[in-house]
Amino acid sequence: MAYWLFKTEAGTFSWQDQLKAGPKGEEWSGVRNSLAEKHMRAMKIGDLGFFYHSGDERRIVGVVRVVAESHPDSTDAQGRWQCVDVEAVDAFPKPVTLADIKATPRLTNMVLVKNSRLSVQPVTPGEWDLVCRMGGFQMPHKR
DNA sequence: GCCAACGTTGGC
DNA sequence: GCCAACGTTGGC
Repeated sequence: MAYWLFKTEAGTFSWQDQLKAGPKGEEWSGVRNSLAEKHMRAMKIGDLGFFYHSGDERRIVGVVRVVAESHPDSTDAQGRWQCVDVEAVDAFPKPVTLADIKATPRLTNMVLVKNSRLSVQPVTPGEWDLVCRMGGFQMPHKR
């Protein structure tokens, strides 16, 4: 199982929009960067990702799960780009801001800090655990 | 195949 | 509003 980070402007596609999509999830469409796309092609069903609001907010607001592996992006008329589908898992009780991350020595190697323009990024297990703890987030139990 | 020019992203 | 970082384009 791998961990990722998905970046979006709240004005374009927000956490609220993701919640509205429900358990069927929503295409993470519109990515037109080959490295970001490569990360999506590597994703497997069940992989988890942070949901990050860029722009004014600049914070991780929740967790999403991959529910469909890469397939053609429906917003690409040429059929050249691929994307995955993700569903909302849960919001962070305490959103973790970019400033929090930059102020945490163990997180300064995150891609979010090193390559701020990449819209879909890998996250290491260590980074994942620490950020979840900072956000007061625990995976909900299945029933 | 190189690289200058240009456009976009996103943090500040 | 600015600008650094990065990707893409196009002339050579």
